[in-house]
Amino acid sequence: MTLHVYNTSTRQKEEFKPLQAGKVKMYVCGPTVYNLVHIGNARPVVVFDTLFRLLQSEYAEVIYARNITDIDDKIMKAAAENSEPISTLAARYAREFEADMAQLNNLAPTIVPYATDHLPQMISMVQRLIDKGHAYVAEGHVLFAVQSMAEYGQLSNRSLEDMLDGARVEVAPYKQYAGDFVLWKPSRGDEPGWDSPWGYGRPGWHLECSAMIEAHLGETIDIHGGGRDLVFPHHENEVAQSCCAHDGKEYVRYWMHNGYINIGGEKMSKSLGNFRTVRELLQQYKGEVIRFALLSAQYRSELDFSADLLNQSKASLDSLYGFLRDAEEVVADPSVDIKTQPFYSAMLDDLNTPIAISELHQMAKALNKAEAAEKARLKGLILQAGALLGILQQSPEAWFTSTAGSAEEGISAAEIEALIAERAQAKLDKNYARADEVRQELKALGVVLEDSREGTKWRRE
RNA sequence: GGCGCGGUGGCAGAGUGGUCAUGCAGCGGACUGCAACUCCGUGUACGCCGGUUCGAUUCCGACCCGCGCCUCCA
Repeated sequence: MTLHVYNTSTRQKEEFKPLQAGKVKMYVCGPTVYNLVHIGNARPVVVFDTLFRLLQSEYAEVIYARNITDIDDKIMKAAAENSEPISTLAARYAREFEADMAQLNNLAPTIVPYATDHLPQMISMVQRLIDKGHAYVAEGHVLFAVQSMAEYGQLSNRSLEDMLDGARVEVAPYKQYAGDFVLWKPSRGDEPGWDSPWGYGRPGWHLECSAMIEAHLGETIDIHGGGRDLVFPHHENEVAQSCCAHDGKEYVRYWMHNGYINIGGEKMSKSLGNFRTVRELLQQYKGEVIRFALLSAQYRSELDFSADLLNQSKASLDSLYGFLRDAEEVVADPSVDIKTQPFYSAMLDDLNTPIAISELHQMAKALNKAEAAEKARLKGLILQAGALLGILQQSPEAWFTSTAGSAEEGISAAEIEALIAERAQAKLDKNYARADEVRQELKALGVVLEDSREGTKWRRE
């Protein structure tokens, strides 16, 4: 079994083969940093982080770049409202983004390029596009002439005529053709900008990714990922810029796009205002629960985000950690290889995480029933599987005794232990009324007691 | 108008031309001082109508419904 991924460009599942054997280059579109990110922004991060983990287990070298867009009109608007420089605002929200993503157990990418660090590269690309006849200057703008590229529209599978039929924006008068898009636009003196051969201005949205990929990963990369909504226009335009700047050389070999997060059956988006920020969810749920919820559906399908989904995710993790807790003294066998298991086949099949999770549950159940030697093997496999998904990496003890968010923990661990000790004595005294009372008291505080031969364990709900 | 997704049991969510997804929840039982955990058992699920087939949730066609994209968006 080898890795197969669904390629948006060819609209089918294909066997993945990196351009250079043993080396993979992946780029994923990161956030525009002008506010806290919502759960929809987190999905591609978790999905491609999971792919990053899988790729690292398959290939010797994986270069994963995830950008930060820190120049954009929305950032300018937010900064103006706060009367602060865009760099301050962008840096702040970039930090918040990284903090949220770390909470969801996302690994740091290999490279995190910032748009504003790549103005020379962007300007260079625009100049080349003009020189090659794919772009033109008009009223301080530089526009990409989509008609100069025969294959324009291939990625998103649409023709120029079809696109313009449904156009819902008025066409700027300086455009030679309605479908042309901006590479460079002029800034007023009080707006952020950079000097360029076409005057003081700033880059168009799509330019940065093309320029940063060229700068850090080269002309052709293996995987480019992002949300479905980026297929058009963002990625279509990236293809146009990069292919034309590189004389038609292939830009991306496998395009991967994740489905939307819905709320009540409707796409969640910043513009609709029906979004939940990751920060807000983290107050109520552990990052690992949120990550599990995001992986509970295959990445290309839509996923309705609800309290039910999160509660079920927590219950599933409780169950998995419960088995691990019961096997706490078992030393995981380091010689086992998850690659031999159905779990891994599911991951290789276009990241079929629901099947993978199902296999994880099966392994955990088997662990619970297995003989000693088998337990060591299964625990090793489960931990490797968890590492690929970015879950089950903390101690069961920590999992069960911690709470979500920065909210008050309520009763402290020491107080809980004291009550448990009191209850143990009450039980010895056959004072079951008091014992049950303690159980009830703690239950009311969200602490559940579990008696066993070895003593009493507790967990926070 | 163009392009494209999807409708699976209470919920989430895979998958397949012919016994079982899986998880969560529920129910019955075992275990437990009580409980939780765990274990055992437990569900006439595949939008509608036709067609192909020995057999269709799965293939084909029509229909209904929901959703998305067509230059803000992950």
